[in-house]
Amino acid sequence: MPATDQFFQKLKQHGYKITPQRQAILQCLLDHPGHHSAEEIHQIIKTSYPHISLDTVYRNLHTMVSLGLVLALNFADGRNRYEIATEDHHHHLICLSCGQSEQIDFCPLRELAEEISREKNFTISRHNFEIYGYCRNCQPARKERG
Amino acid sequence: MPATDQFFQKLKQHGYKITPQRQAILQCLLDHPGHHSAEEIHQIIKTSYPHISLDTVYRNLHTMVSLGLVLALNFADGRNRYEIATEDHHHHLICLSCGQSEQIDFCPLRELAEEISREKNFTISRHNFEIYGYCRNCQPARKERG
DNA sequence: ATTACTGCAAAGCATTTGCAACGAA
DNA sequence: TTCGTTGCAAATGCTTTGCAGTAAT
Repeated sequence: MPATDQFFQKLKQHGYKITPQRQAILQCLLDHPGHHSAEEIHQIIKTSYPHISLDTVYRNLHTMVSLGLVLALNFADGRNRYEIATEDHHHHLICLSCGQSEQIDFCPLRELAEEISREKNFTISRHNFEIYGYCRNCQPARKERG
Repeated sequence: MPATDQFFQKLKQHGYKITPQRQAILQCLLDHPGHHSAEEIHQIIKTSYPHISLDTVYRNLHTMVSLGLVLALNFADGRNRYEIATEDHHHHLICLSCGQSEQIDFCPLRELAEEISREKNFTISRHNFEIYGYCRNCQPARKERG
């Protein structure tokens, strides 16, 4: 069975229809691991499905986030990134120069979640953790002393 | 000497002038600990300084962030929050219901920074870490089984 | 046949920018 | 006097929304 089936199941369960646009969006996220902006996803899909509108991409990403099929990441540049919600949870190093990002498997909540629930009586829904800087290919010029 | 002096020093060092608007913004951030949106800061300042424009607030927050005097936090609701850069570093629990936030002293970089620099050859500039959920006063209704 | 979904265009919101007048140095 | 700064208004960029036609069930 295609990898998209489990996602379609969930959509159907909640009364959503399986449209070609939704199929294209899911397929795009599965084919392109990592996080992408709505605009990027739109551009990718348009190569194989020229008719899709950016509005529809936004609308469906929002729907899929609400169903937990997709994760929305708030990066510092003012636009959200989206990635397929798979079982492996991770965070990102984001290069301020070239924009490339790299995954890190470490998650601060692994050691923190239980304590927060207990001590602060806070029910955690989600979190974000991103590290910005310069990657190995974009090392900034060394600062002068002074 | 006023608490704002060290900040004015830094502005002067970089060729910036000390304007009443800048004074008001710094004073506001010092008087109101925690993170606030540009709009909130503008509203607060207007009570004592009615003439300041929102543009100026944005422009100066940006300047102060670039000098390291102020921290910019990217929250999930699409607007940035700003707080005075003091020596005590912390992160936030943010309630999705009432919007209140609470500080946590834990910082994941304390244990991670050295490893990332070494293993990934990545120069860290900044990071963000926020936890969203429901605070003790806004606990969500318990989910039904199913 | 329903009811949800799409594309279009327009609106919304946070933030940025061009410009001429202004004010700190 | 000089050059950075301000306020205004307009523009920008990302995202959302109303609507009428369209398509999945």
